[in-house]
Amino acid sequence: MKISAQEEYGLRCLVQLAALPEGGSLTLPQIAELEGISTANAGKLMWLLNKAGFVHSTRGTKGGYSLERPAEDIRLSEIIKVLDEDVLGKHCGSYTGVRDSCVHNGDCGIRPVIIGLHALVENALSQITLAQLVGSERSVDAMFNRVHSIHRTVEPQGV
Amino acid sequence: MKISAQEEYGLRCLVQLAALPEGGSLTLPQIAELEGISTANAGKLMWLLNKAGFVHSTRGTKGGYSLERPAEDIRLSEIIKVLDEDVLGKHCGSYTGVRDSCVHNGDCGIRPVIIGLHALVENALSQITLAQLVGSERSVDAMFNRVHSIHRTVEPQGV
DNA sequence: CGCAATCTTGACGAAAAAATAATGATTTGA
DNA sequence: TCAAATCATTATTTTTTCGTCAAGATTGCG
Repeated sequence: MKISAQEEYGLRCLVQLAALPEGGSLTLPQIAELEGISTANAGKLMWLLNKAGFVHSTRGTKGGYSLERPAEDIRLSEIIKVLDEDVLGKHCGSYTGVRDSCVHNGDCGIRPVIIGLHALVENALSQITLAQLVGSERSVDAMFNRVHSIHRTVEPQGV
Repeated sequence: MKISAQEEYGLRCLVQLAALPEGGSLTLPQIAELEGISTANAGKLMWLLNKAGFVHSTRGTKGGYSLERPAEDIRLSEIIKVLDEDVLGKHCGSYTGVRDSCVHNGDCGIRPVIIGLHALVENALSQITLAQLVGSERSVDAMFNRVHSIHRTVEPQGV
């Protein structure tokens, strides 16, 4: 249960754009440099984000990428959904909601756990905007503390 | 951000044992059959769970696996931690908490999000026991509804 | 126009994860 | 004691994911 490389870096690239002054843009080599990844890799990520309508790209000299929508309106849940290889539901109906796709016919004890977990994560991510990730981290911390309110006893380690 | 195959199936195997009458046991072929996976695969999973102390195994004819600890005492967070290929923190200090391992020196906008997300998931999983996964799903649903209490607007889809 | 900077896109190769195979060790019971 | 059943452990293969490459398309500028 962890964020994938594609999810993480795609998100990071968007954050770089969001951190720019109003209307600013970055080229692929610039983004790659800022994130410590290859230009080719950045290109693929930005292509996905472009297709999904998060960024606007202009070709040619003086080209680059800029945010298509205001950072305040972009929720992390949307971003993750686009970057995730959403080939979910291959080995069990737990993911897709389609029954009859595994030996349990989608009816087993852990099904509600998996679905609940996904909903939990999506819910948390839907409450964070790209704008909140720029500069100050305080609002994000505050958000997680609220969601955690029931018990906050566990250390943030690998899950 | 999804549960891995190893996590899911390992959890499923444990649920099968927990569903047994007091003191019951299952062999590898039986577990494999129940979960629709190969015996070899089940063997690997059970080996991990055995090493971690969740199950007890006996070899030879009449051998098999049984729960080592009461299902009421086993929290999902423990299980996931064992089944996760916890080779986290390979591409960014976000996971390990070790700084200086990426271009951001572990100090970037998305770091609190990743850490917060892991904590959120771990917190949720720590509130569910293996026993709750057997038979009735109601307690699990109730738990997630509580955690969701802030907003429950999102459909449980792929995240 | 023609070159250089830039994004686009599909194909390819490397790395990680998962599944399988293979071999070995232990126990039971005839 | 020997054979069958069963778990233990490591190695190999397969699949999936990730990253790179290369050829193409578009734009700006001299």
